[in-house]
Amino acid sequence: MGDHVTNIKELSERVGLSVTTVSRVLNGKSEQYRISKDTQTKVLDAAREFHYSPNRIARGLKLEKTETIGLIIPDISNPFFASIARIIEQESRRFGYSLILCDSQDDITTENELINLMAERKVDGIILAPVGLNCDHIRGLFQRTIPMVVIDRYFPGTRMPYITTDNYKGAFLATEHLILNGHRHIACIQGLKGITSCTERVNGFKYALKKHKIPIDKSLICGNDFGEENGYLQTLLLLNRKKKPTAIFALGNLISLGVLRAIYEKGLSIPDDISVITFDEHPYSAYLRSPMTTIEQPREKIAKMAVNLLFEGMQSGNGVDDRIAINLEPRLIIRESVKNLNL
Amino acid sequence: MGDHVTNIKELSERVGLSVTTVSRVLNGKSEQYRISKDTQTKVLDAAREFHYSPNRIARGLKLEKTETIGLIIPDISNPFFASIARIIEQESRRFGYSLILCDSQDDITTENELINLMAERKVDGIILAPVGLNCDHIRGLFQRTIPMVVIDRYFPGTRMPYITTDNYKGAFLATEHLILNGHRHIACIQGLKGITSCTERVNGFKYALKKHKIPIDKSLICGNDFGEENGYLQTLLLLNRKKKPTAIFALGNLISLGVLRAIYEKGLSIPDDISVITFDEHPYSAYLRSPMTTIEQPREKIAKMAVNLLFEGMQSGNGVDDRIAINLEPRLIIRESVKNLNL
DNA sequence: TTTTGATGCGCAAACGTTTGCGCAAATCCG
DNA sequence: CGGATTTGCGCAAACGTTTGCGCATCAAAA
Repeated sequence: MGDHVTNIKELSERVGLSVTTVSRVLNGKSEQYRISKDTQTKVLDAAREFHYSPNRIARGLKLEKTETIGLIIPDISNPFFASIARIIEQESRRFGYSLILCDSQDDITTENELINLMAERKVDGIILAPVGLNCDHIRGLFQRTIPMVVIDRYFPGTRMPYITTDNYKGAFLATEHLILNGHRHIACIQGLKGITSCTERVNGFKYALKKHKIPIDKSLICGNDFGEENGYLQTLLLLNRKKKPTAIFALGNLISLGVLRAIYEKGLSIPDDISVITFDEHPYSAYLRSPMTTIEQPREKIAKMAVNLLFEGMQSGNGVDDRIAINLEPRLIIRESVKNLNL
Repeated sequence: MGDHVTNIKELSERVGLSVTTVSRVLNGKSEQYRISKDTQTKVLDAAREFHYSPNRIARGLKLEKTETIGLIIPDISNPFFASIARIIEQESRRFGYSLILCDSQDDITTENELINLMAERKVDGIILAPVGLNCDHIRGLFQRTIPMVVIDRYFPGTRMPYITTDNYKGAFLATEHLILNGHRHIACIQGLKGITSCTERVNGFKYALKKHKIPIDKSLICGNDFGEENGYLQTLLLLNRKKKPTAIFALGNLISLGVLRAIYEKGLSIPDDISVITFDEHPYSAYLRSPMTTIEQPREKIAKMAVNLLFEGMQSGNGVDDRIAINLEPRLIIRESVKNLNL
């Protein structure tokens, strides 16, 4: 006694019953197959005594489900994605599912490989924060065979269920906040052009200007990457103009990091020399040299809804409803990085 | 043509060869089994044409390896762990392995469940950033059956290969930096008592004091959790003393977040009213209200070494060498959160 | 006593791979 | 030309599960 049994066969031999019966008891199908109470306790006791633990690989093969979901994320070290990942992991586990995490490193061919990998590994569902501009590689194929939900971004014109922040509104909120504080000459440093989260933020930005009858200066909408370096370089360029903007709107948390680096490197100060506002709240936002005014995305909601949607789709048997298109409300958090020019 | 084949059997029927042969070609064993060039190209072409992609579950079952490693982390939204996770994921993928990520939420029973889960899922190896004070639940059992390496913390007196920062040295560096700047009355807000990363940091702290002949005031070593709340509360308590410390040493990044909250809530300023130094570098460290002086842990090295160690152990066949015990050099990054009292 | 129905459990196939062994055909050697 | 060797490939078992179906046994009904 006390030693370990490695599979259900050994266990069945220990209790002198068939593999079939043991399996049934262990899977809670005793009722269904009329296994006597006696046998049940015998099996259960033995399982405990001999430390039986089922082989999920074999199980997965037979059942054609792995109780695993795949999460593909452009950069897990980005706190926005990290906190989303955390919640997705927790929620999935509540359903008894594990997570295969992959980091596409903002690279579309990697993303492609990862999706194939997920397919080979027979994950039961995929949550994807896509990196690319289009989704030819995913569309069709995967919505049919593996339930999938897209987060953070989506692909216009294609039917893939997605859930994201209302980026348009977020950008509008931020921009209007600047305008109400007297800013007219506002720069907007964007992420990768063409992806929805970026386009819509730019649109929200433009709409706010239009609404307040401020002409749009296209040269003030610059940059083309969500990384820190882009924020840094664009800010440097902006600061070197003859007519400097009075405010910078950064369209992502890494961008804003670069903005900060450039501004402080130049020896300028926020908000006295220049105002800054950014997408993405962060634990440190409040404690920065100039506490940052931010647009907070509802990360927890995004994550939870994504998981729930996915599981619905998985259970329904015919994938996630591809008419699903959810835009969640962002929130403006006002701190001190925006100067009131009206005073 | 163009349609998809779902398993190797179908594929073999398409090319008119046996499953055996097809499998061999696909696995690059043509040489070994003397498959003709002709057959090889036929198989390879068909595989492409019919989009064959192997079922890794079945493969895993037969081969008794899943090409998966398990990563258990206390909190993936902690940037320290997030960036480690990212590198571990990348490195593992270079070896052709995927990552099952689990977040133990700093809870030891969850950690336990997760380890069992990993075993059921037959991961080929585990990287664990353990949460608990002891390792009765892991020791013995797992070093024998699944190769494992522990990171960030370890368990003294037990033989489990680990790799961590030289916490003793890191704390020493930080403390000595304070002392050299004239501080004598230094508070140290620690994490969970009893775990090595905490104990050793405290020891390093004490040693620095001792070396400089400063008496150790035990009441200044306070707190018992790596969370933000602990940092906040302890700081509040410290600030309310008759004799306030001139400096606070936070033993973790979340703790320091709480320290900042408390200090600024009280309307004090760093470093004029009080100096702060902390373990863990962070992208925002440089841009805080008072740019933070930090002890940077070699996260990338930790992650890479852990992966390499694990793979060595997996390939060797008899687990990771349990005499491995690596302490990596931390780095002091001096900014402006420490006031020089000597001036 | 025979028939019927309920009870309790096991046989064997199936999931998609990999691989040890063996077998036929082709080639070589003397 | 006959035997030995090489070449090229397939049979079938195995990995650890789950489950449709069927088969005893037993009690109750007739």
